[in-house]
Amino acid sequence: MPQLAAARLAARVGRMTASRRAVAAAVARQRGHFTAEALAAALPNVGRATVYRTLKILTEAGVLCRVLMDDGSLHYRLSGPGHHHHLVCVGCGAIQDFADSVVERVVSQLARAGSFTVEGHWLEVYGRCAGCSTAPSAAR
Amino acid sequence: MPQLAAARLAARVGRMTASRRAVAAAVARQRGHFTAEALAAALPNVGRATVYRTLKILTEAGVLCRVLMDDGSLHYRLSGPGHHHHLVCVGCGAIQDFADSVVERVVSQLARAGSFTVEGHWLEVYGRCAGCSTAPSAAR
DNA sequence: GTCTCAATTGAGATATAGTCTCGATAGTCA
DNA sequence: TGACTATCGAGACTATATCTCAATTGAGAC
Repeated sequence: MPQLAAARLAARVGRMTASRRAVAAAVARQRGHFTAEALAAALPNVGRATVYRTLKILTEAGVLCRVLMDDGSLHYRLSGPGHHHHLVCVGCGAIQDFADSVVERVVSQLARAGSFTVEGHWLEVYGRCAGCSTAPSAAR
Repeated sequence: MPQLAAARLAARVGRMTASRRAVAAAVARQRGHFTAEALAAALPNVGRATVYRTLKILTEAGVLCRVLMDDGSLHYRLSGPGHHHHLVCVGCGAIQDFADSVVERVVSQLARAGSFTVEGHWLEVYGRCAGCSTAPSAAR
């Protein structure tokens, strides 16, 4: 969805410079998730600092979301609308989004029980997708 | 609970060397949470690599747990028993543990709906504790 | 007590991920 | 078109963590 990403980018971000267009296009070209370093490597004509800056802007604009992988590394992917979480397959690295009001409600209830005001939360679920469950591997 | 930590350490870890004793003692001395770097700085006579190695061992042994802070940094703290999550106060940095079967159940159900086999999950909740809610600050 | 040997250590090099600085460049608007 | 200012890019810098490998040491055998 290159158009969508570019359109959202233009709408949310200040100046539409050549660098930002290049980053947005590269992001849109990615299938699935990617790291900031990989994107920087794919854009040799754009400075690393600019890639990081633009990723931050895109994330804040809701175009991208960050995924904490199993091994602790941080990846990015095009974001679905609204707050959501990720099911990360430790076998093939595939990521599914999910949004669930039950999780949000439980978190709020628990927090209230501890006199805690929730401002946000981070939930990542790790496991194996259908394909990787049926084909057991030595991984992990 | 220095004794407890040391006892658990001895039970789970191989050789009880001076370095490991020093790390365990320093961990037990910490109130609340701490970073690996802070612990390494507090132990000038123990190599950094050894501190990191020992923290990893302690974490795998269940003596410590890792907490992903609001700003993305990784902290450690003495672990309560069993799987649990954290309520992290973004105001004062206080951390409360919580364990809840509802969260686990919801995660499993959602995963099943997506033909996903859950192997683990990571949940951190950010907000403000009672003290920090009543005293609004500019932080964040 | 001391011998042996594999586990462990520590110093420092290396890797990884991200931020900062600052002069140069270029987008936007009058 | 020109001026203003946001943004860029190179690369230095910071923070965090891991790796390498010779030296050391703990634990058990004797």
